[in-house]
Amino acid sequence: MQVLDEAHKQRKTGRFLFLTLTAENASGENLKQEVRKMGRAISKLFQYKKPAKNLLGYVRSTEITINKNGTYHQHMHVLLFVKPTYFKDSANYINQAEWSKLWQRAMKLDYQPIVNVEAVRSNKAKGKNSLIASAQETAKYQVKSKDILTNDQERDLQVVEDLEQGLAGSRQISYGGLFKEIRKQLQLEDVDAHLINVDDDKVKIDEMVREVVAKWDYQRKNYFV
DNA sequence: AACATCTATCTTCCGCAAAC
DNA sequence: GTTTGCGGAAGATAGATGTT
Repeated sequence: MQVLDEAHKQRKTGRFLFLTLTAENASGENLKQEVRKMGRAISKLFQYKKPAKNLLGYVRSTEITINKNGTYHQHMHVLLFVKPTYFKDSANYINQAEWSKLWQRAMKLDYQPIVNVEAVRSNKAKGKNSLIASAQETAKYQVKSKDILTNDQERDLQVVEDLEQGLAGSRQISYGGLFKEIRKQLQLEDVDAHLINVDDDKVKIDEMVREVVAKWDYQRKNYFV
């Protein structure tokens, strides 16, 4: 939230987008390489000329859900911070179909992947309500341990093993572009702040940024605060 | 301290199109 | 029909960065 707030301060006119990138299900033994592939594909995706043109920064998080048949559905939730010119015309704006194509290219898939893209509306009037609505929505999508744990112990062990192998050494969240720099700056400042001023952590966070974060959490269907 | 991952940069590759 | 030139993307590598 602090990173986003700072980014928003530096680039007042920037807009936030949610992007969800998916791929077809993976089996346990493929999980790790699939997740790695997605990570690499994402950095490639944002190097493509059109997306890079207006991209200021991004945060991505990895999510893996478990299917009943023992396969895994891995996908990435990305929060994009773009210049306002992104919405200007078709030379800048990337619609859902185009995102899908770009993602397909980056991932070298022989099928059209499912991609969800959504702009965050900065409607100040509805700001509070939609924040609350987002929070409520989030509550509905609590990640259930039921997904992981069943009565079948052998299966459970395999699932945990797969997840461990698949996620080992990969970050759940990573930052890119402007966000990365800001995060670094904030970390440095944090150190100083602790040394000099202990109780000055009441940071004013812009309402819009709160809304973005809440909504992103909802999309990620996770509960990191 | 050792290891893994990420990033930046450089080189190679590919496809398109213009020129011959 | 073949060659040449160009731009963008893929691939590789090394160095930086982050993790354990």
